Amino acid sequence: MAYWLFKSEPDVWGWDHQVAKGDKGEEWNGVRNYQARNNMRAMKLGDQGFFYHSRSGLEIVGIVEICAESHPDSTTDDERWDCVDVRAVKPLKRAVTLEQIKQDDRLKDMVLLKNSRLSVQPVTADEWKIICDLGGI
DNA sequence: GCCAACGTTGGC
DNA sequence: GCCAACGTTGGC
Repeated sequence: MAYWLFKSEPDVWGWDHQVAKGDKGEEWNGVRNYQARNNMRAMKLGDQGFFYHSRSGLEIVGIVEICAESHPDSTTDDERWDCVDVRAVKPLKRAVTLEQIKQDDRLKDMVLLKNSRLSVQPVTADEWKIICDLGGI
């Protein structure tokens, strides 16, 4: 079981949108970056991910689960771009802010800090546990 | 809204 | 295959 982090601008696709899709989930489409795509191709059913609000919010707000493995992105005919489906699992009791993450020495190697522009990122098991703790889960 | 950092494109 | 120019992302 692997862990991931999905970034989205809440104005475009936020946690509330994700929750509204229920257990069927929704395609995480529109990714046009090879690294992010490769991460999605590596995802397995049941892998979990954090849902992060970028640009405004700047915090991890919830947990999602992969409910369909990599398949072509329905928003383009370009065969290069694949995506997975994700569904909301539960919100964090307390959102974990970027500020908190930056101040926690145990999280200093997170991809979120090292490569802030990558929109779909791997998260280590240790990082996952620490953030769940901070989030009151 | 600004702009630094990064990824992609395309001319050579 | 290099690298300048350009476009996009995302923190501030």
